[in-house]
Amino acid sequence: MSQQRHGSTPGNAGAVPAFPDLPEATIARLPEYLRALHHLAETGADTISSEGLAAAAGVNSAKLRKDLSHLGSYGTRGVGYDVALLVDQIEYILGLDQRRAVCLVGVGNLGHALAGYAGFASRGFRIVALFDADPARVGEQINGLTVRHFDELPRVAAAEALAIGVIATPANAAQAVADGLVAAGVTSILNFAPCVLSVPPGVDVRKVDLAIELQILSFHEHRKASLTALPGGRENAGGQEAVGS
Amino acid sequence: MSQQRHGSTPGNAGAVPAFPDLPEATIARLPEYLRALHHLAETGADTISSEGLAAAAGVNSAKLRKDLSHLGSYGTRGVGYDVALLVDQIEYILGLDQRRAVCLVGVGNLGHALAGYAGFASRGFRIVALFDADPARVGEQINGLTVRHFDELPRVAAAEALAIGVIATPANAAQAVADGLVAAGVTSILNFAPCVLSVPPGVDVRKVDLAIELQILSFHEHRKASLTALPGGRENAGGQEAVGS
DNA sequence: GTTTGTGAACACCTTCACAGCA
DNA sequence: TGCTGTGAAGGTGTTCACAAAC
Repeated sequence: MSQQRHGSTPGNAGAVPAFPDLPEATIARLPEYLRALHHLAETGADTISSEGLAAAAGVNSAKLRKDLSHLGSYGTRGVGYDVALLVDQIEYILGLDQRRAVCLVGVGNLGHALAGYAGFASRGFRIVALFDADPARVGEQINGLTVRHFDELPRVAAAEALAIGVIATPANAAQAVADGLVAAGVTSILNFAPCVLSVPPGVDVRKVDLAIELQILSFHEHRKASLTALPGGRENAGGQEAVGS
Repeated sequence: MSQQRHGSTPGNAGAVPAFPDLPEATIARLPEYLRALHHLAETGADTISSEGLAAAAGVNSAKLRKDLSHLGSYGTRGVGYDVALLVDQIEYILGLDQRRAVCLVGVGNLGHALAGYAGFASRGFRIVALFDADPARVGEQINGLTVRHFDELPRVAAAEALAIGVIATPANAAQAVADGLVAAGVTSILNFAPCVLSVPPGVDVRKVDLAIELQILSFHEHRKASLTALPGGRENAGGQEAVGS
C-alpha cells in the first residue's frame, strides 16, 4: 500500500552526493533483511548465502541479490555475505546509527499501545515526547514519559532534534497535528489516523491503516469464495498468496 | 509495504467467474476511495468528478479513472460518478456486505488497543473472539468480549464463520498462531508481529510493522540530510514526498 | 463545454539465466 | 564447484493525452 512520492531533487545534476539512490521497493525490504540478519547473528552465523537470507526474509534470492547489489554490496562469490558487515551497511544506509528522536501525538487507545511498544528502542529510535490535546490526559505518565500538551511541541522540537512524528489521533485532528509537526520542523510522519494528509514538499508521510488492511483481505476472501463457488468443480486455488501492499 | 502473492488459479481456463480480477494496486486503493465517498455522501454530494474524488483520496485523477474503469465503472461523461452507486459497487467488490467475522489473537499492549478499535464495526467487520495463550489473561473482559484461551479457537471457528485472524502476539509465538488459524480454516491473516510467516497456498497474509515503517522514514531522513549537507548549496528538495510502501 | 474511459508511452520492479569470480 | 552480481526479458503499475459520450 500505499503512499506517494512526487518530487525528485530537480536541479543538482552532476555532483551527486555519495548516497546511493535505492529503488523504493528495495528500501522497504531492507528492514526485513536487517531483522533476519540480526537473528542470524544471534545464532552465531558469520556468513549467509543469498538463498539463506532470502528464505529468512521471505523473498526470492534473485531479488535479494539485486537489492544488496544496489548498496555496493559486500558479498563474496562462492561464499555468501558477511553477516556483521551487512548489518553495518544496512544500518548505515537506513540511518539507524543516529538514534532518531520520535514523538507520538495522541495518547488514546492506540497511542498508549504505541508508547509502550518496546520495538522503538531496540531498532534505533528514542521516543522523546508524548503529546495530546486533551488537558485531562496531560500529565499522565506512560512508560516513564509524561504526556504534554500539544502546544508544547515547538519547545520540545527545539530542544530535541525531532526527526519523526507519529500521529495516533482521531482522523479529524490529524491534519492539524500534521501541520503542527511540519511547522515544528518535523520532516517525516507516520500516520495511523484514517485520513489523507497533505504536507508540503520535502516532508515524507507513511500511513498505516488497520481498516484498509482488513478491507483488502476481505476482497481476497470474496474473490476466493467466488472462485470456489462457481466454476468447474474442484480446485479452488493453486498458489500461496500474501497480498501486496 | 510489502507482501507477496504467488499462485494464480492455474487450471480454470475458459469459464471465468463473474469476478473482475483487479490489479493488486487498484485493490489497495479502493478502501481509500470508499472512505472519501462516505465523506462526500455525508456532505450531501450526489455526484463527484474523478478530479474531486482523486483529490479527496490523495491520488491523481487518471489513476482513479483507470482504477474505477476496472470495476466496469458507472461514471457519466460530462458529469462524474454517482456517489451512492459507487459506494455500493466498491463495497460489493470488497465483500464488505458480508460483515466478516474477525478474531484477534494476543491481548497484550497492542492487542488491547486493537480490540478497542471502533473502526472494525464501522467498516463491515465483527470482532467475534479474543484469544490469548496466557491463562492469566483468559477471562478478562475487553469491550464486551471475554478473552478465551487459544485452544478454544477450533470450537469458535466452527461456530462462527471466522474469515480473518489478526495476530498481535510477540514474534516468537506468531508462526504457531498462524498455523493454528490455518488449521481452523482461517484463510486471511493480518500480522502485527515482527516476523515472516509461512502459510500454505490459498492463505493470504498482510503484515503491518511499526518498526519497518520507522526505518523507512529514517532512510529518507538520512537521504534528505545527506542532500542538504553536501551538494551545491541551496535547494534541498523540489517535490512533495510520501514514501511508497 | 465538461468529464469519462482508454490506448499508447513510459517508468518501475521482478525474474531469469548466466558470466565472472572466489 | 558454488555463489554473487548483473544484463536482458517480462510484468505490473502510472501517466499522458485524446476520442467518445453526455
